[in-house]
Amino acid sequence: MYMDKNYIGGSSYLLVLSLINRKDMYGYEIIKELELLSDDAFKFKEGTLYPILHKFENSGWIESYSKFSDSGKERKYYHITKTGIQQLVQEQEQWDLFKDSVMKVLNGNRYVLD
Amino acid sequence: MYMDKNYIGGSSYLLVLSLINRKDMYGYEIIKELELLSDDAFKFKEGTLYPILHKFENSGWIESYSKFSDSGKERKYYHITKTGIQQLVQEQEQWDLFKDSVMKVLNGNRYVLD
DNA sequence: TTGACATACATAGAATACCGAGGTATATTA
DNA sequence: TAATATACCTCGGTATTCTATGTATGTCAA
Repeated sequence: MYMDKNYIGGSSYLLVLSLINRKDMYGYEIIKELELLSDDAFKFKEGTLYPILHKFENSGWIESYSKFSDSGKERKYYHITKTGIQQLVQEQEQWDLFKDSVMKVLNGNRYVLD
Repeated sequence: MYMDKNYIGGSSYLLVLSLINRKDMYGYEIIKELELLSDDAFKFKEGTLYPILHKFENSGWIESYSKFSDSGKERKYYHITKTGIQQLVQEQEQWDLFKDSVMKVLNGNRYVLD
């Protein structure tokens, strides 16, 4: 099913930060991991993810370092900072509030088609 | 708590359509009802809601008619159409997919602050 | 060896959506 | 009489995502 891009907004920071929180990751890996974990519901475009990572780094939420893979390709790994974890906690609270609030509004709905 | 506006996107159509589906409503009433049902988490701005209603009407999802309140103020009521209900069902499916996908990605996370 | 595809990074510009701010008007309440 | 609530509307700024494009290397099959 097609996932409306407008749903991504707001949760994109939470999703990316939560992955980097588990272990140091590089951009391309994050895109693939999001596809894997979400059963292909989230397919972040490079034009979406890389600006997010740059913003995170500028905000001091993550730090980057270079590392070469076995095949010799250079990768830019990101590590979450203490500030980043604080931000992640806030993003998680925001998500919980949002999700619960949508549920409250929708609660009790019945859709009748003919 | 402050609700990040980026979370609204995507769900705004679902929330508004689901309210109009329950009963005919006018714009100002929808804003107040969203505040009430969500415990003030959703406080739609007029600059957000009215363009949405106009878009819905242009798309044929809702129809409007004028009615005066007891106090004499004119209100523009909206009624959902058959097409609108079909759209609502799709929005609901999108929401379920999105919510479940976020849960899948976040599942198992632990945030450790010091 | 050559072409296709995956890996891996990056950015510019277009489209979209929400909000702030402003406008108009009437009713209610202090 | 002034402030607030009700009730509608739109313009422009900001933020975000995608499309498209660019660069470069590694892998694998024809």
